[in-house]
Amino acid sequence: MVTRPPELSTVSATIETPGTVAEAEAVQDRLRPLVDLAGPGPTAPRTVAGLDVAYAEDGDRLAAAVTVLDPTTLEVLDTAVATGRAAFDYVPGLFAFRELPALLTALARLTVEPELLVCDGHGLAHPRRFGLACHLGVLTDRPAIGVGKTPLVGTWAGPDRRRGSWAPLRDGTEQVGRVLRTRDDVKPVFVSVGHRMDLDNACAQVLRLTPRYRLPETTRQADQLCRAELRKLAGV
DNA sequence: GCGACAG
DNA sequence: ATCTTGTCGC
Repeated sequence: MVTRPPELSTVSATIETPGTVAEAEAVQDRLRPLVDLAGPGPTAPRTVAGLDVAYAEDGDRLAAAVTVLDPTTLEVLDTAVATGRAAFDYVPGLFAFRELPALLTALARLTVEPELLVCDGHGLAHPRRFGLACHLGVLTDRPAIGVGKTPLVGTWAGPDRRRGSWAPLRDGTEQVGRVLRTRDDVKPVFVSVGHRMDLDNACAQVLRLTPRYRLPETTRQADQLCRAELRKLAGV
């Protein structure tokens, strides 16, 4: 039986919001088996979405942004934002619950269908192997990857100083992602699979999106957009 | 027991 | 995440 991904406009209505750490962990444990690790995922996606969230100084109000780019030209094809309040306290490992509602609301407002979601945070490189990228991927049933700026779990050695070099990110005996150098002599990023992608393809897509900067252009665009939206909230 | 801990 | 200027290097 063929199952089709849900319309993005319907996903946010289906999420559950845990009230405690135990409940949140239970949600992750229940959704974890739904992660699709088969891959390989789209080799040449025509649309790639970047997602990011910015917080007000009160640490409560926030703005989420999604930008859809043509990965070949890096042209921005579509954008969407959503404002709201943090849906959960910040707890390492449960970070996704803070931003998920706002991100899903923003995704629902897109008019261009993204073929890949590039998340600001980790996917499988997570204590229970279910970081934001997995969560977002499973809920939307779209290919998703995580690109973190700093590690959450795992150890590594290297990688070489040149762009394109990488080293396995290991947590115990498991390979949970890759430490990938996106620019020569620049601090590497942490790439991990979210959903419906394999690690090789995830890294290939990240490299395509980083011709000039350390972070994917998708993430950079989303970062700028949500910060601008936040300034509107503040009043400036 | 202590420190670390995506954003 | 956010608070924050200048500054070293290419």
